Amino acid sequence: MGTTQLEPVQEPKYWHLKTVLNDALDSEFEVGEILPNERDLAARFGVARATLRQALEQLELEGRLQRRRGVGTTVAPPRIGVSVGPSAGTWPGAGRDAWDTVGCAEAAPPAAVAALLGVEAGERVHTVRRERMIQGQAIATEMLYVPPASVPGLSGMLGPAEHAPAVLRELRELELEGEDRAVELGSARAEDAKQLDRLPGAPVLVVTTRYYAQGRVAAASVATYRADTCRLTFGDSGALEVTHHQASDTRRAS
Amino acid sequence: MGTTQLEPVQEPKYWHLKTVLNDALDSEFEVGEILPNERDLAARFGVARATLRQALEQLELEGRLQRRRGVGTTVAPPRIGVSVGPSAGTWPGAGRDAWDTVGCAEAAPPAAVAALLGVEAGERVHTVRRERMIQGQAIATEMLYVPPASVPGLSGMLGPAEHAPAVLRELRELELEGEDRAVELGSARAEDAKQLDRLPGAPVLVVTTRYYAQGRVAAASVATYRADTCRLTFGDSGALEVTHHQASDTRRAS
DNA sequence: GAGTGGTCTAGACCACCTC
DNA sequence: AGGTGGTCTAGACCACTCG
Repeated sequence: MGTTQLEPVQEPKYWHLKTVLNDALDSEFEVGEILPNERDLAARFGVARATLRQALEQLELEGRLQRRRGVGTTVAPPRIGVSVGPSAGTWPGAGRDAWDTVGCAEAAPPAAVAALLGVEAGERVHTVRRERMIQGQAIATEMLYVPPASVPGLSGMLGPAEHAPAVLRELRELELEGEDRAVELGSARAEDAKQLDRLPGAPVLVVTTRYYAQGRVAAASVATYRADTCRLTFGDSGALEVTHHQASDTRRAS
Repeated sequence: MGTTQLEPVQEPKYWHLKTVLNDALDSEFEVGEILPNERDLAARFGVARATLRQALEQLELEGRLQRRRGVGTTVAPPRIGVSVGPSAGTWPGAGRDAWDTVGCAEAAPPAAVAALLGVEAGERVHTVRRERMIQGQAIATEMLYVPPASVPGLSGMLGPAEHAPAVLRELRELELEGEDRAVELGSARAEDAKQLDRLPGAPVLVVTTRYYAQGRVAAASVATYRADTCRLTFGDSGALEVTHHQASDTRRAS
């Protein structure tokens, strides 16, 4: 990163800066290595700190960097491929999976979820909150919504300790006919952010799933994956092992 | 949006501002309506323009707003659900689809794609560039990579006009055994941004697909979807019609 | 307490669109 | 020409982590 000055160009400074840094990351840094602090970097490139930060933000969005308040900025490892396909046994086939149940309650779901399930707004359903751990870190949180009608075997009035396992067990007994998924970009709510060890507003991939049984929507879940560290795979035939770096400059492809 | 001042709270101003605006959008604005300009809004809430912009940026990221330079900020319609599942005939079954071919060449793919295809870096493959149109607007661009070995029927030396259809035709003849997909967050390169009518760096969902035939990877594609306007659906049983607004505040769920 | 990234300000100028 | 969002600056202070 010997560059001391940016040659004046037409494109925005932060954009040019981003490509310069991106190339430097490839050639001069190792994964996990910490970068100079923002004030130094800004001075070195002759830009204001806000401009430098704009470049870093994008690189973080693309999964190239990891920034932690009070600590510093480090070079991120390649994104982790996490399987969310039906074959993944993500749920509810769930053998020994990386999912940890962290909470459980009966509550009224958000309006959008109620519509998904076809229940009245305000109607209470079983909810299970889980988080997905990979390599020791939480990469996703999930909220699972199960209308009582889907799990008639479940007698009411359970203590919190038995509740979650009971709901999951009942669900496993159901014959699932299929499932639907949708992925969209979102930003982490305060609650999710905390579990994912990110700041509120961090970019996340929101995976909404509908589970079908007996011709109806038997359950739904909303999972929130860290967008900086995850690549979601939907595979017939196993995950993609190779990371595709969506290059930030125009020079890459032929 | 009668609020003239933000009550002082502990959370960051831009975050609070975001939830205030988000609620105002629900209750006081119609889709397509234009908001007051940034300078007025900032003054109205008693914050600097940069702070106001930080809130708007997040709302745009979540698909609630659409901003256009020289024009203004408008309330965005709900995200469009676009199917990218195998059943979608996204490609190459392709009946009359919303895909438009916009270019074609023989070129060396980016290193990451070469690895995916299992060809040498620098080796030339057929490339087809397409864009996906929905409701009159481009929502995705795609680059398709096909090694010559996968389409032996293709005699070399074709004019640009015949090339793309020929590649697609040959591909349709193949017996595809399956496909793999991965989704991750990226930012639009200059070229993609132009086709998607966004600024460079705009957030996009990058869908990488591997197509298998005869036990090998016969082709690969990298598609870039506008993250602000799209919700990607992977369905056995049809798309989710209901939008899930990943709420920005904590008050939504029970 | 020293050092980091995160938030915020009050300006300025630029690129783009529309009239 | 006038209005919009996009870029950029040079500061300040805050929240967090760590030795």
